[in-house]
Amino acid sequence: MAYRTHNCAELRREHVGKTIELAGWIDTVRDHGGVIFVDLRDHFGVTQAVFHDESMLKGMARESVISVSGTVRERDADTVNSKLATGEVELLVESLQLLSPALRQLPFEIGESQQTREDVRLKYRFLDLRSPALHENIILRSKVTSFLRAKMEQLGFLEIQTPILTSSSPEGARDYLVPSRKHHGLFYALPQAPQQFKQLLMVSGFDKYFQIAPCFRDEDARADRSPGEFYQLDFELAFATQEDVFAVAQEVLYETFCTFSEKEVSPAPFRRIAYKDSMLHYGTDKPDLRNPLYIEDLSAYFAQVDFAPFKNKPVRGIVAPNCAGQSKGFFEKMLSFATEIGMKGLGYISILPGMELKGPIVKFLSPEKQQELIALLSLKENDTLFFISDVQKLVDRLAGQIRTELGKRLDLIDTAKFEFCFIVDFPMYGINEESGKIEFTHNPFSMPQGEMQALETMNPLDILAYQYDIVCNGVELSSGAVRNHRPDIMLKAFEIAGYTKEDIESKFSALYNAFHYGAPPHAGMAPGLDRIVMLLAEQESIREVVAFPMNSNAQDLLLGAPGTVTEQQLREVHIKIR
RNA sequence: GGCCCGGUAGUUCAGUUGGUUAGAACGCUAGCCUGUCACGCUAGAGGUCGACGGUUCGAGUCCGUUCCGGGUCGCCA
Repeated sequence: MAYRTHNCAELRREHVGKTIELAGWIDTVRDHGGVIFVDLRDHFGVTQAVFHDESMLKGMARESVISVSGTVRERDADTVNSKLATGEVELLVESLQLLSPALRQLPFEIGESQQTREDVRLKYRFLDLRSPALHENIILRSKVTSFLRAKMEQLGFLEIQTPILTSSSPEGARDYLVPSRKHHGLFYALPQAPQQFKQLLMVSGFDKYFQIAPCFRDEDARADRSPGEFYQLDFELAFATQEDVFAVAQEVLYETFCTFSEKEVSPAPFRRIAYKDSMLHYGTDKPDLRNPLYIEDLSAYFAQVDFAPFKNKPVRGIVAPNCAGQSKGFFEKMLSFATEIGMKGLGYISILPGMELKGPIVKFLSPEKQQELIALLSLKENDTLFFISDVQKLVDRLAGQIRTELGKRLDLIDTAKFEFCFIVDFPMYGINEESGKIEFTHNPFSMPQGEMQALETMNPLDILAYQYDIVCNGVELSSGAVRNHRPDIMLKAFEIAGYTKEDIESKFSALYNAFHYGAPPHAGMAPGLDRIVMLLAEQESIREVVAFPMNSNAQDLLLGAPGTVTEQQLREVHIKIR
């Protein structure tokens, strides 16, 4: 016996007159007394079922699963529902079978789940996933995954699985640890990324590797960052330069975004912005290039102006076009936003018609200085110039936040676009603020630009790495690097960060050892799958594109993880809870 | 861990200066309705106002503590 002959999106005019069977969920019921319309929903769509016998639906709650058989009937012209793919026909039900009843009171309205408190949604994720919006996101995710896989294979990449139970790596994010039963007091760790394995595959002679790889990091969540686990399109190429990696990334991402979105996608070559420039001009290392606003460095200018709050401090300026006419409320809201993010104020100068400057700071600028400012920034009528000043450590981030807020409030962001860019030339080293020591800013396995010579001759803080990110619409999609495949350069690079040869031999023994047996130069990156789908699905939260996400507190509210285990289980892995 | 916002019916929310019996919409229940498609109409049930403590004649409202959720900074090589 079959449950159905067709699905709920299939029926058309050509089926009229046929006796068929459908199965699905009772979506909406419209009871007119004498005639009852039921929208029957399944994975594929919705079909209207018509009942003339009220008793057949007695006790049927919405969201119950039923199968119905009957005759397909053409709808009258004036009752065709153009919103429905099956809207030209309906099923006149002759018999109904209840396959699985649903409780009458649902925890939330399924069609409106995205309006519902997230903890309730997560507890009833199986219901939430029935809602068309979320259901479509998961379908999209599946299609994107499949597309990426096909594309990578077409480009000559091999998908190779790497271990999930592996060793804890001392660098980077906090590991998820798994206690060993057979080895008392020892632990596995879930991989933060297949980083070392994929590099070892390069040493093993696999030319192009990729994997839709789960990654585990025990760090706090964000709207665009799942706690615990997420997926990357991890790939690596042998005998490759940064350019080779960029070529693959551009092709794969451009095609993916064009295939799964109607929006305009910035074509290859993607813009490249040096890390240093991105921090200065966008106030972040993940700029949203849909926002046309640009941050200028006004420190040198204000060094020569007698205005105490800005004198000899880093000062940034943002020119907002057509802003001078904004209401007083607009400027007040910007000021209160500035205060919220920790600024002491938000100075600005508006250019009135006739190129007259107006604003609280104008009186500190001599007429000559005013002209200099106009020339420096090519100020035009109706522009407003906003000033951001703070200590070096904060000024860029604050300017970036003001840039983003202005972009939003002035509606400058073109939401019909995907704007990609590469952020390149990340610094190899930085200073740890607490310890004052030099440390790796990003991936310690990256090749320093200038290689050995740079390490031996340059100030470490000036050394750049072949380390890069891909950013789209302000979302960091990926980071990657040309790897350091030479043990001698590796030793030197780690030495600068305070590691001894013994440290490397013990902590990174596999890679370090492997590189002594002939390692090809190699490079790669790992775009985040969840974030790609999030952008394509136009969602603000990563949880909208994950079937069973944890909450922001790293809990699975559906299955109840993390949870307690038995004493026996603990004994077996030699763990005692304090 | 810090900071910001929030927690009132199953859900989404309103609730004035602290003042009578805490409201609305959707959902649920019952009834009516033969062409709706978010059907409509009538009636009804449904509340520990997150919890605890305090101020007060009186607290959903004010204060303190705490729990929970979301966002964010730290963190995420």
